[in-house]
Amino acid sequence: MGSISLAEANAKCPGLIVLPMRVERYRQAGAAVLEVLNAWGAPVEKTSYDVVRNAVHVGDAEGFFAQHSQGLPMSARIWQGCEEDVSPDLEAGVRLAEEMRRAIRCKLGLTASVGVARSKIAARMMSPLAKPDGILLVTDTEADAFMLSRPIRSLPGFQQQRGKEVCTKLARLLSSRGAAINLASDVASHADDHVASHLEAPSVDVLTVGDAAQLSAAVLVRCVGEDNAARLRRAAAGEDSVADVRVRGLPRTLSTEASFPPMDDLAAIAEQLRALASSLVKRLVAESAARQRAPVRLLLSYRRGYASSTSGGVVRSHGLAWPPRLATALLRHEASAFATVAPDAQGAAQSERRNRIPAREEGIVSADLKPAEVHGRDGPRAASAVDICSLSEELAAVAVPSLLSRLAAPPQLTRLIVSADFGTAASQPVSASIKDFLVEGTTSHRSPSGGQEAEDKSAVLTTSIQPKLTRSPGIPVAPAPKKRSIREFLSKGGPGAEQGTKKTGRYASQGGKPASLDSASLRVRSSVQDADLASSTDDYSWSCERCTYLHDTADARHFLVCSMCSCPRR
DNA sequence: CTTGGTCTCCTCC
DNA sequence: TGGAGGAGA
Repeated sequence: MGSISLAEANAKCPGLIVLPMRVERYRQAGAAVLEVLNAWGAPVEKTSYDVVRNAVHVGDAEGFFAQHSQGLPMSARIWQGCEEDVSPDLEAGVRLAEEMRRAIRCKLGLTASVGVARSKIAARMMSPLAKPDGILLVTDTEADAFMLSRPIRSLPGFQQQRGKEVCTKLARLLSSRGAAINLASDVASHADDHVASHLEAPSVDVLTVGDAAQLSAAVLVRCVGEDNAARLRRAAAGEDSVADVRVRGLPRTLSTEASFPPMDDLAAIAEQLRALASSLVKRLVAESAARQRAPVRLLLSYRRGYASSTSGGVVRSHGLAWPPRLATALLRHEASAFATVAPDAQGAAQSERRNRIPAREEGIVSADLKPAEVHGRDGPRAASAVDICSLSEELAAVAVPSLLSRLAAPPQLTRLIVSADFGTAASQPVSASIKDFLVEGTTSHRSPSGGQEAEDKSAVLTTSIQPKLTRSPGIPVAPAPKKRSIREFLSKGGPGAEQGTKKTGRYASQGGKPASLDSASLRVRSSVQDADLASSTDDYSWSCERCTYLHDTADARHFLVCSMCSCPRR
């Protein structure tokens, strides 16, 4: 059976000790995987803070095909097809995928599962089936069958509300027509149990793209609406464009949140909020130091009432006034930013009303921002623990009354979110070279012999990698390999090729054994045993390989060598 | 393979 | 035009 929600667990088991999830570990792992994949120079899309998806076009690589046509790697499986049907370019995609998996395994000790197909959507639907640690590909001959066999509820965009609604409507229509539903055999036996409840949930969950595809366009539109019908048709056709891959820049917002069973105790609520404020401030200060940027808005959101899953309950959010010291700490000169604006009563009122960071009103752009530095004995450093602590308190002092003043009689608070918004300018455009590559990959090319348009033989490969962390002592990251283009890779081998057997990072001493991946500490059943883990210093610190300086994980952007270390020794 | 936490995007007002 | 809130990844 699957796990139960934390709220449910708390209700059933008063006094349950729940350890906080170690989100920072996930972030680090996500970033590390991203870094490894970036080494190939192909566009990599980050789809969640800890999941990266990678779309690679393999086209026009005859040299590579010729060199490496000795079959598929061991880890690859074919979806209901045979090896003869695998075209050379798909095979190249699989080999590339294997290289990437190898790099991730060797450098990070994480596993990755990959789906390979000609269309992005098919590759994407395929990758979860490749779990826990493999490659699954679908041949061109089977691609349509594969897409038609997908449960609608598993399509992107159909996994929650929309899917439920669409499938319910579809099921009603199909059964009223007495239509043969693809999955009839599976469901019928279950449905028999519930005499007349053939419209009940189970059948709905298992409706496939093929079931929808039986209907004419007009009927489908009338049943589920234009937008949904179009999405379904596109999915059935395996349509989507690789040019859609979005290489996202820095996150636009940073947020921290916590969920809990309905809470009424104001003191406890305030305590939760303080903890969240502290964790956000820590991250903001780090962000200011690492990337020279400061957010423009602070936001406080909360949910009241129980909701079973991701959404539901009543969520409210509102802006927070900027705590002056926090604002200035995140900006260039401790004094200038806020002070230049504050004397002007009108300006201050306006910025309060608009909840803008005051300096922005003065036209200071993010490029001007420098991290606030606190000078300690050892020279400039990121803000100290003491500073972070007092800045957190300042934020809490703003946030707590702001929240409490809005809460009605029994708050029944189930969720708190504190976030910082960096404005709209944060995302980065796809770099020119990547763009060129994409265009080249997606358009058909001239065949070398004749002047005729050659068939577009590009393959799409989607990697979906969600690192699950466990009791590994920290996530080692090898020094970033030199960036190489796909072209280079195809002719000379992947970035891992030249590194041969050399292993870097902590796992080297463990014989390169992949770290066991722990499902975060929120897993109720394991939370108690995790207690010793959480308190071990290893989880919260790491040491620089050069100078062996011991760091808090919070400031770990470079895991092998610390950013302060200028020691040239290897 | 879940959940919970995080982040983005879309829609409506 | 932009903020609130819902939905999805």
